Amino acid sequence: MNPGAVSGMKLDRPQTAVDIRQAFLDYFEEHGHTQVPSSPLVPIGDDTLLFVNAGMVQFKDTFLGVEKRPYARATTSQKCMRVSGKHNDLEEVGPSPRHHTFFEMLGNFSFGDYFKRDAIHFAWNCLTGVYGIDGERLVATVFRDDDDAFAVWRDEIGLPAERIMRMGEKTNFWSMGDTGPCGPTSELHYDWGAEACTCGRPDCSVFLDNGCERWLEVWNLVFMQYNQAADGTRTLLPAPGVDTGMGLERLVSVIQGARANYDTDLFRPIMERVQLLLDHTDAQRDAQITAYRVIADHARAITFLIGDGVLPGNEGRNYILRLVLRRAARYGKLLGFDEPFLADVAQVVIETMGHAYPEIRERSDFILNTINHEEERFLRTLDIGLAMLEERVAELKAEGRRELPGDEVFRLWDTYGFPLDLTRDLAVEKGMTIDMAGYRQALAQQRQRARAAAQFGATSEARDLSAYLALLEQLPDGGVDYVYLADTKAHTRVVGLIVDGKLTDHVSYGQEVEVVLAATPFYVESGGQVSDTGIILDDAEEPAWQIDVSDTRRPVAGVIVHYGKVARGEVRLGAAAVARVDMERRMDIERNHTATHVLHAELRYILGKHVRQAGSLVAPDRLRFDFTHPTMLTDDELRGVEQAVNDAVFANYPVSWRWTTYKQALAEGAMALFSEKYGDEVRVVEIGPRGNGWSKELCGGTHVDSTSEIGIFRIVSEGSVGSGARRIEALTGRKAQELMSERLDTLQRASSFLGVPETELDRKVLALMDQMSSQQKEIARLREDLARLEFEGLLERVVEVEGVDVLAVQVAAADNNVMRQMTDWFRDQLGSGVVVLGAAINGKPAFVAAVTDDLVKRGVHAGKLVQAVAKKVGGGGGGRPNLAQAGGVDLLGMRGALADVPALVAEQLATGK
RNA sequence: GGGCCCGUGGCCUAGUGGGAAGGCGCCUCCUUUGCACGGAGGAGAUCGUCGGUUCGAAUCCGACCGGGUCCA
Repeated sequence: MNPGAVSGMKLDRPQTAVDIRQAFLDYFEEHGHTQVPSSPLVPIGDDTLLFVNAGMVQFKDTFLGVEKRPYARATTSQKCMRVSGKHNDLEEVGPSPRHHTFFEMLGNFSFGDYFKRDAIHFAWNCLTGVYGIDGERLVATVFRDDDDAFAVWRDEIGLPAERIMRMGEKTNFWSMGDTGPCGPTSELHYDWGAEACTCGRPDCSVFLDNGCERWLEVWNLVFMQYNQAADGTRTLLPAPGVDTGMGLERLVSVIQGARANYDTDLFRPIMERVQLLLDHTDAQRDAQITAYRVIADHARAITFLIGDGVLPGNEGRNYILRLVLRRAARYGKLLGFDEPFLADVAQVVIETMGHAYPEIRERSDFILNTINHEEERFLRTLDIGLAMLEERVAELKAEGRRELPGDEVFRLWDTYGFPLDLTRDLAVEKGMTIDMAGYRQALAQQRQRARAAAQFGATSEARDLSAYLALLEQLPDGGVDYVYLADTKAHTRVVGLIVDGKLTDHVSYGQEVEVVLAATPFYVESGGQVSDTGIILDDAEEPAWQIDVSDTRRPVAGVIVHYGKVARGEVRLGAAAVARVDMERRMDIERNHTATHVLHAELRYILGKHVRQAGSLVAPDRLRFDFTHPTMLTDDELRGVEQAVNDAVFANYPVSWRWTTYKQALAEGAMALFSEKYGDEVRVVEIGPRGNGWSKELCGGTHVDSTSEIGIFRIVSEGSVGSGARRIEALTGRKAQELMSERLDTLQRASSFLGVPETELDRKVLALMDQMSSQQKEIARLREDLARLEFEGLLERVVEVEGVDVLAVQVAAADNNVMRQMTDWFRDQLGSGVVVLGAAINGKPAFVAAVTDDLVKRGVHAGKLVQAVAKKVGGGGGGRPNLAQAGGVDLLGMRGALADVPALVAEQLATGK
């Protein structure tokens, strides 16, 4: 029988997007495919990609043969984002009827199972059989010399040869990267009919690949059959696979006869909400359809991004989210929104898509709050930018200029986030133009800089995995036996020794080595819990060799590598070995790990359900826990959380774990992380009564058996990790105890110094501080009195220079402020005159000079005066004409320096006239 | 990963190497039947942190912390 045939006569074809999506998954499930849930938009364990941009991303390792899955056929509806890198559709959104930042990719996959023939039959039967799409309107493409695919289309499907196009590498050959799996593709295009042609050519055809809107690429089938080496040569893969992708939005548009994806029921409800909020007529809406589309598209994107744990921020994916959100807000402003509105729109997204993607429904409050908060922040940024721009425009106009310099426009954008189009609108409004050439130049420079800098960072060469893959071949199915849960010790044998990336059969004393064992109790860093350390040694009465293990890693699935150094003897491949984890360290780690779960639960209890783990570090000496929460924790909250965790410790709850299915675990309300990859079988760690615990988390790490083993829990810091996320660092067990006894010792010492009980310390310190501040004020008052007294005597020492009163004396002032005060008195007293005071401050000479305004007019300058004086004591100084200060180093020269003042004043008076 | 901008009383802001200033708010008093206003006085700042340069740093330099913003 024809592969993928649709059984029976389908009378009720799926019409709504919800049904269309489900029908796809059901169809492939009927044909032996496992329905796999969409992975989060943030790729797991893949730093080369900002966001998942195709259905195959979560199966990358499976196609590479590094990861094995319990099924050979899978089907998904995958959340995708295309806003960066090779696929960047951000600027297309709006003007283009069929580009999106966020979209859903329907796909079916074969991992070494079926190949071209079946894939083509499935695709054809799905479109024509399940959805009832007219086969006459479909056109297929194949890679130019892929005669196999061509033959299937022509001979088995029965497509006339003129509707099978042979295309080039650009459109019909796919590769994952410069190296790795690759192969020819075959696409299905839908023909909207000649009346939809936009290119106007008489020979209009898919073959031209000219973007004509008559043809809609619906489905892309990738036949992975080669492995491309670094030198460009291609060898046949032992087990060829299939990766297909069909944009749900496009499929729906075909079925619903909508020429723009936005006219389908995926987008219409969202746009209707916008229209309702604005109270627009249909005509008004159609006049501004681009803005409507941008908002609808972006609302979906931000809803799903936040739902997958991304928060607005200023780098990486966080920045993309902010960018998309602000772009939507800007288009909203264009439409006339003056207040945050995106949360309202996102609400519709959640209502219409929450069924297929329950995560957005569960986190709806958090999503809406985050959107609102960010939108408010953006409006504020705009206000600030607007004020700055208006000020600048006014300045320029006052100077008679009519053009806004390009670098300033760029600065407004680059530094303050004020968008170019708003700048332009305002400039035009005020009758100004913008220097676009200068703007573009500044932008190009910035790009240049960023790109030049990125060159260095991005040269992380692909690691050579061949040694590990070779080992994996030799290991039994499932690879290294990973027994960390059973014991911290294991009798096993050495199955691999790697030095400098190359397999070897023996290593000797002092060598750095990567060891692979048949079985290992060493935990490999995962889920925040750091790797174990320990030793591997000869399994004999008297061990002849030993390796100290400082780290473990898993370079490819199934292979666990111990990084270590040979501490004794010589190690041979195949040797019997005992692997022993550093027990004390492991126990410290376990205390911290269980405490992390307790902390998570208590934070959710005390702060609210919006709290979600956003990362963690579980080390032997501390734990770090990042979580979503909008504001700083108050002291009360912090203390409450800490107490609650300790209460849980004292209550001695049991900690247990069990294996279950991912679905079942989520149904029970277990917490799953955004950033972790889960298989279909997951481990649930539960704290509290078994089966009815108050903390359930998907977790592969190790834990204590009961909470009392944590000992003590102490929070040592709380802080921010970007917008909307907080970080708590805490200690448990030995480290917490250490901290407490140190602190108590300090308290004890302090209390004995101050002679008060420890419980009175805080009050005593406050009292002392109070006392000190009043004493300081008293001292200042007394100093002033003293200065006053001294001052009374000084007036006698005024000398007259050319009819001007001049005073230059050394005083006992304690600081410059007092001297300044004295010069004020002097001026008040004499009304006209010159005063230079000197004093020893901190063992160094210091001067203050003051000149009354009438003498300033006659050419006396306090700054110059004091400068000349200070020069004589090896210093310098300056100030304004009426008041200046200076300092020096030579204390002994001060008297002489002051003695010169009358002469200096005389000089200035002479030249000033 | 790289660039730019900003951290000054509770809040907002001025201050480009030499007296820490203004507005809002707060306290006391006056004015008023009361309120708003008005008037007089007052408290409140380790100028983000730590180093450096200098006779002298809110100001210049460096590192760090926090916030903003753009590019990749």
